[in-house]
Amino acid sequence: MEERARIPYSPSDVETKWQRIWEDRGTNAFTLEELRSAGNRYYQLMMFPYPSAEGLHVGNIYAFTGADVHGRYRRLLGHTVFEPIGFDAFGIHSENFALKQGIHPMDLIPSNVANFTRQLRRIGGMFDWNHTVDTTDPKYYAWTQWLFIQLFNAGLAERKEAPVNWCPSCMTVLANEQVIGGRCERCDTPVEQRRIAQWFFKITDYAQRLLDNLDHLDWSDSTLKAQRNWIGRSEGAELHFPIVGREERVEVFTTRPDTVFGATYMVLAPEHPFVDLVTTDEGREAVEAYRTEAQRSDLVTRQKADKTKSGVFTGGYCRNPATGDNIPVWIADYVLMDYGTGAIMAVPGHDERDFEFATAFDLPIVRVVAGPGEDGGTPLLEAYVDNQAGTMVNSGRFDGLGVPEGKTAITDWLEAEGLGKRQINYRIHDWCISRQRYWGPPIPIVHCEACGPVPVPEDQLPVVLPRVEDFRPDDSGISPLARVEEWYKTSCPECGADARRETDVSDTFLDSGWYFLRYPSTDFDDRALDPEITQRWLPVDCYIGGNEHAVLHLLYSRFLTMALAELGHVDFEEPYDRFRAHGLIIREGAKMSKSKGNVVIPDPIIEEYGADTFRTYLMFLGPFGEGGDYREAGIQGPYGFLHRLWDTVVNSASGEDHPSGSVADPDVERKLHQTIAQVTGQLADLQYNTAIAAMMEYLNAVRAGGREAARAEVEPLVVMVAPFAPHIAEEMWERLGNESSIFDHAEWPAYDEDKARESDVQLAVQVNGKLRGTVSVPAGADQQRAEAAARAEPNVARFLDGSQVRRVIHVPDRLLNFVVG
RNA sequence: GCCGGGGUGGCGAAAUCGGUAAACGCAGGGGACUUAAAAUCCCCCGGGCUUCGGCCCUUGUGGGUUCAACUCCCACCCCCGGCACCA
Repeated sequence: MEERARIPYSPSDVETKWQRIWEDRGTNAFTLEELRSAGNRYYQLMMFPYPSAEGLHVGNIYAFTGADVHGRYRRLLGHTVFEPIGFDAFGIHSENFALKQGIHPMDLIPSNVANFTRQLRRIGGMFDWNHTVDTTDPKYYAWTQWLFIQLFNAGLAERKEAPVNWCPSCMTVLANEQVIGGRCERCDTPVEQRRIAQWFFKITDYAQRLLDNLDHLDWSDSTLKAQRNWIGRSEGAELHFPIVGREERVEVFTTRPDTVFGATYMVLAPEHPFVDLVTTDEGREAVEAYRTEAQRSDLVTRQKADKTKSGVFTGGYCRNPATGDNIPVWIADYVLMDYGTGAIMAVPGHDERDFEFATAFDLPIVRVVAGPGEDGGTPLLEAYVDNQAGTMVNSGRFDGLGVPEGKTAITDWLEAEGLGKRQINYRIHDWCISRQRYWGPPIPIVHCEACGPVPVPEDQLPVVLPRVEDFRPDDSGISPLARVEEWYKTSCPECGADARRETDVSDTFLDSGWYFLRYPSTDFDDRALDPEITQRWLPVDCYIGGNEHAVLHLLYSRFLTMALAELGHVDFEEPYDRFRAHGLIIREGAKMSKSKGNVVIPDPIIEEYGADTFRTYLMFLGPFGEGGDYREAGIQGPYGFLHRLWDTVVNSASGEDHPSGSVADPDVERKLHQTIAQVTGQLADLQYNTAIAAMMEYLNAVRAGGREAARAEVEPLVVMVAPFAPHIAEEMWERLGNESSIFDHAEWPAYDEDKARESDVQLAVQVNGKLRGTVSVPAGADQQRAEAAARAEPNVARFLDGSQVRRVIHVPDRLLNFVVG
């Protein structure tokens, strides 16, 4: 063979070149006209990042690359793929960082965004930089405020005073869902309770629809399950327990109305409004003491399930509507004010918590359900909680009914008597969006003494967050903006009287709850969502993100979309057709963290190996949905693969004398079509690691024994590798003589089943389930033929010799098993 | 405690409508080419035994179903993530 100068692969040259070309040609950017007219659209979305000062971390890159690979794959299939990215830059994280470093967030965020943008361009994502959002840009949050007003006008926003979680360290209120095990999600400080008037979105109005729609979404099962659990529907009954000696009655929610005959006492949450009502003079002192203690104690001790039960007797009684007995009313902190009615009927025989409480305070325990082999007299050593098996006992005329029937029968009876009704309860709470902080969009409300809360007129949006140098929260619990008189003093939009702006800002989950709706409409400053474009591009076709947002972000954005649909702003109520959670990247078997100093920093890796290798390695090191272990040495695999691919394509297929016109080798061609089948299917399912393995295997076959590749053998591989390694693919595509971008003109290789078919297959031969040999038979060989070939195999014959074959199992093209006895 | 996900070579991992366990890659060993190195190509690479034909064992543990189990069933152990007195 003639010596030729090898053209070396230089990742940085190739990547710089193509990033510039994409930029110049607008390869990935849409004009307004293109957005309007696009056909066969595909909206590929990834969860937008918080632009931290540290820059992009591997977790971000992993997620974005996984999404980008799928988007590029779709584009090669002929879809018009819109793949935007933006920045979720408001919130407590920036604010805390800014305070610590003494840099104002208004100065910090733009430089972080610039750095992120630089890094994002470098990893070669197919981002449309014409349609990006920054939640801190007044042009964006004007519409976040607009969204608030739409919900306010629809009666979906309400201001209510509520006990809230207060973090004494961050000096701010936390949503229930931001409290992790009774501690502040961010600083791990034990959370306390305070009462503050706040704005809530009534997501609970949509609980059932949010639950029902889950049945029709193409989402990961684990995510669906997490949403169902969070919504927490439970069916039961609300029962009335009249307070002895008074008009009022205590309402309780129970999922076990069948056990009402076993309700031997009641418990109210310490905050329950009826506590004063039921408490007698004798009980008052103890009750007051207990309530004070409960209010002071933070939610940590309040919510520890393994804490020993505490409580006090109020001195008052209610009448059990089933038995007619008077039963004592206690208060205890194991009953939570914010679930159900804040009061329970205690059935110690059939509820573990009530059993524990009754045992501690020597309250009567009555059996009203008998398990298999038990009867009404069987002593209860622990609560019997099975709510399927079991028969009702000690329940008057209901004795003998099974538990499920008993629930219906008792509920029907009490309903008829006016003592209760069927009830469905949800665990989910209304969404508190008020934050007593600085770094967020001001809630667009003006408080007027005469008119009450009045929304800022839409033509006056945005309500611009003023630059305040001292925005440190203080112990007063009021928002930093409440210290800026020249900002909050205003006049009422309705009556013109002196008024005061709302000084709370909104939750970042509101910013991120609708950003994906905004991307396609960012060309418009006069409307949040352009109806025509929104209809064309939404809902999102494929959404990729972390499972840490499986509940809150996804639920909130579903709720907002549903509300907007109801208000006529969008014509769909579910925002994401398909959602897939990506896994977590660890490093050398250990979780990455700044404190351990084992964080993977992308820039030096891209410098050394190139973005294409980095991307390919990240997608190769484990299943995308599960994450994987980033091991320094492992990057050599994909690095070598891309080098060999380059060498094969550029150095053997670009010169004049290369065999590019020659017909592909039939064995290689078969392997090619098998590879096409596998890669095509696996890119659709985001199974990237095995798709890459298949391409490696194919390249090995192409190069086996140092053979020269034919163009027809490598060109399809260049297309298939393009989603993972877009820059090198473009370069190879160009060197193969193509003029325009591979992503605009290449076609995804067509799979030909006939060409993929093997003529002969290796059949495994077993004797009594143990492998004794393999034989080559024509594909599709029948049992007779397979058996003949198998018996001819000496080692098989040896094991069959002298034995009686009692059965033969034949799995065509796979295996033949002789059962001998 | 409850809900998810997982446990397979030295390492990252493949294979789950039950059908040749370890594809692909890393690390390691040997060889070819080279003045040398890199790159490339070829071979070996779970454990034990071997008459070199093969044989036995091996997918967290213990049982079970089956001609056949990483895959299904029962019990248990461990790791990761989430939720946690929700009546």
